[in-house]
Amino acid sequence: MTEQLIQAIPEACCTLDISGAEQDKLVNMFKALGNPTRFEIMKFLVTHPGCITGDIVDYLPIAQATVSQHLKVLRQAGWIEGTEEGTATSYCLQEENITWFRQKVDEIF
Amino acid sequence: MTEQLIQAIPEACCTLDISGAEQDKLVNMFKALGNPTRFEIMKFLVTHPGCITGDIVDYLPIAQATVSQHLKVLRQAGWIEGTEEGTATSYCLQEENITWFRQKVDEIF
DNA sequence: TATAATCATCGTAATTATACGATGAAAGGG
DNA sequence: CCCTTTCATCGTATAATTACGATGATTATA
Repeated sequence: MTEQLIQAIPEACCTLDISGAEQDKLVNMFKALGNPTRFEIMKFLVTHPGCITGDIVDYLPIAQATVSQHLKVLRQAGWIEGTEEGTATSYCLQEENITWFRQKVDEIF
Repeated sequence: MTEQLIQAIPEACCTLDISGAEQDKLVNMFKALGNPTRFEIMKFLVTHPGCITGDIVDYLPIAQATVSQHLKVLRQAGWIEGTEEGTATSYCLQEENITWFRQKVDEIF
């Protein structure tokens, strides 16, 4: 072995405008919707904007604690927003973040 | 308690054109990209189309077996496509599915 | 002020995802 | 025909997710 052909990683054909915290946020949004129950909750919120936790609990065949946990994940990912109204909490889509998500996906892929 | 107010789930404001197998596929695509390593692989494939498994292994600080496993998940979700070329496998984006993903997200949210 | 309604959080069991080394299959080179 | 390269798969240990009942905080109601 007198010579060695170092195979380098091929040149990039372009650059991408995403990294760091922004990328983490995007991955988190993907992850949050990558669960059948949470996707179902999002669908319900699209068609029933402003509904409360109890409505979703009635709709889905899972325990209240589980729904609450999923709502928290969706909230923290930025898909939805909760507003306390008395003892209830009303949920709706976080349109700004959703738009941001769509734009980023369009940009990257 | 002579009377009882049955609180029904509020009326839907619209309908959604997704369910069943199509919805499962969409959720699966979300799930596949909801992982930092797989997102990084996708970014690499965007900027290095047609590269082989080894290129990704060289690029990422994880074992070959792990990269291969992640590539399988991305393949099965429909994000990428692998082409065997001798002992190597060349990967590129599955543009049709990606377009489908974007359209569905646009439609629903 | 007691009671009910609503929902978030805690602790925990069961399931799933993630990472690794080891192994083997398939193609190509000497 | 052996040896290397390349990569997928297997088995497995660890970490994370998911679901649940129980509990308690907060607000409204009788």
